[in-house]
Order: sequence, then structure tokens, then C-alpha cells
Amino acid sequence: MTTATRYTYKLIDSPVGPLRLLASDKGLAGVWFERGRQGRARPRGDVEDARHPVLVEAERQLREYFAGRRQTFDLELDLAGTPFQRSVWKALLTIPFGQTRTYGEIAKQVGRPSASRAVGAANGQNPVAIVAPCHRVIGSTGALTGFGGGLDVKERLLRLEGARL
Amino acid sequence: MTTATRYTYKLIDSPVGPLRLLASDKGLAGVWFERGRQGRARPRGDVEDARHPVLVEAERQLREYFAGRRQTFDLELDLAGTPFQRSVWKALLTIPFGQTRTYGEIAKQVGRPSASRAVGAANGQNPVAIVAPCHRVIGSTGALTGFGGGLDVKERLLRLEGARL
DNA sequence: CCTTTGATGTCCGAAAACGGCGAGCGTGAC
DNA sequence: GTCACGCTCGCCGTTTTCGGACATCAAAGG
Repeated sequence: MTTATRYTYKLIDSPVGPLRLLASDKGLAGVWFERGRQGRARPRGDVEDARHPVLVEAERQLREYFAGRRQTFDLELDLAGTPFQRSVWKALLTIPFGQTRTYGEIAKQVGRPSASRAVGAANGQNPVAIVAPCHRVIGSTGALTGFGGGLDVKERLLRLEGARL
Repeated sequence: MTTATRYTYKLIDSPVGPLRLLASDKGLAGVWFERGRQGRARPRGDVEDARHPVLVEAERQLREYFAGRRQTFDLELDLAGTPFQRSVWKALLTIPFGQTRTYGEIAKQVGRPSASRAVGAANGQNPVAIVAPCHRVIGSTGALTGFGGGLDVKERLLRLEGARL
């Protein structure tokens, strides 16, 4: 028998469209784009609580990021996923602001050199967009290849960071 | 993300072999036979607590039952299962001491007249043996057909209750 | 009297499908 | 030559689908 963890959410605006922030009692659990198709089985925040400390702090840091005044996030994260997915998301956190990596490089970094395609899949299920910078992962040819929030958003984020394209 | 509910267990002897009792904070969650193969994905009691009030009371009533001094149980139950399973287990509780029902009759009783086989499956997953008297359910031909704790135990329980075979 | 057949809910394992990839190869424009 | 494309094919974790196996039973056909 299990008990569902309580999630609270908050909606905020951003230069790339509305974002939904999700928090559990352990930390920030989700950041994703509201527009267009929802991600798959993302945890549903049952309760809105715009004053949840984790959400308030996450919003603050995100606003600084969009304003160009922040390059790294300092937040407790509560990421639900398989061991492989978690290792990939952890690897994302090591990509410096303004830089990019290829899917294959991330695959190597997590010790599965030939799992670049699986890295792509795990990337697509990244629960905390922007905070775990899945937008900094691109194809080996330099093409942006894909992004949950839309390729245009991926490009805008990279430009905001001054990355070379 | 989910959090596991805490279970405590207790082992007791009985005329039909050792029994394991399991309790959650909501009530009695499990009663099954220790001998032979374990049931499938039964919740695992992480902690032994022989003095847990629910377990102590369950043991008391079970001992009375085996001694022939009790015909019905009065215990809070915490049964984890699908809606169908719960409806079947609930139906089991309505079978009087010493009587039997067929799988088909139970199927009718829960409003799925043709699901007698599914009733058999649900019966096999009954978390609280004896307390929910799955041993009182037999085939339409009168054959005992099956029992998680072994057919011999099923027969002994029915004899104990003075049921006609 | 015995065998066969379909309906039924759940679990479980196997197998296939599905991607935010990437390297290799052939082709065609210079 | 050589460089850019585009196509194909192997890779790999996750998700979905599918098929059996079960604590059955009534009806139909031999």
C-alpha cells in the first residue's frame, strides 16, 4: 500500500511563455512549459500554493536567470525517475551556462557510450526544464534536433545564454 | 513519487501451521500461511512488533476461532486491492460461518455474473486468510478446487466449522 | 458423461515499438 | 578531390502491447 506524495504547483510567466512549477516536500519536482502538448505522465499538482517556499525561491531564481543575472541554480531538487534517467539529469547539471554538449557526450559521461539515443529519450523526460539544462544538449552535427517546449524556445534559451550556434 | 506505508508483522502458531499477521496504521492488512510458497507481491512487513494492538487483538480472535469459541471476526481491516478485488473480498465477509458459496455465486453477488473465474483469481489474492473466509468458496461441483495455504488446510478449516462437504 | 468453448480481472514475462542519436556510405554539385 | 546532404542501419532505455495462466462455470456437442 502506498500513499501519494503531495505536490503543490504554481504558474508563472516567462519570456518563453507560461511555466508550471511543481514542488514536493523534498524540493523542486517540476518545471515545464504550459503551452502546447503536456509532457506524458508528469506528476499532477493537486494543490496550488503560490506561496510555497520552494516555489517562491524557484521563481525568484528563474526570473534572475531570464533577466541575465543568474547563471546557475541553487535549489533542492526532487527528481523521480529510473536510475538511468537520474544519472542523465545529474549529468545535465554539470553543463556550464552558455555551453553545449552532444547527446553522445552525455552518454559517455554516464558510462553508456552507445546509449546516445536513450539519452535523448531521458532528456525528453527531464522533469525540471531550464533548471536541469536539457536545452544545452544538441546533436553531434550541431543541429538542435529537439526540445519539449519547442525548438524555437530551445534556440531562444541558448541565445539568452550567449551560446555559439 | 510515493511513500511506503509502514507495516508491522507478527508470527503466530495455529492448528493449521504458522501464520503471519500484518498490520498497518489503519487496521489488519494481512493474514497468511507461512509454510510453502509465499503469496506473490504481498506487502512486506518491515518491522516486527508482537505487541501491536491490532495484531494482538487479531491473534486473540483467531485463537478463539481455532478453539471453536468464535464464529465471526470483529476487526478493522485495511485491504489493498483493485475495486473488483475489494468487492470480492467484501462479499467473502458475508458468507456465514460453516456455510459455503460457489465462485459463480460470489460473481453474481458482486454484479459480474460471468466473472466467476476472475473471482477465483481475486480469491487467491485475498490478503486476510481465514478472517475473510476465502476457504468457504468452492467449485460449483462441490470440489474444493484450490487454496493458497494448501487444499488440506482448506478442508480442515471447513471441517472445523462443521460445514457439509 | 466427458470435452470444448467463451467470458472474466489481474498479474507477469516477453516482445515489439518508440524516440530530442550518430556513424557510415553513396551521390551530386562545385 | 571534397564537402554537404540525405538515407540507412545499429544502438539503447522506457513504454506499451500482447499472450498465458489462474482457486470457474454454463452451455453445447459428441
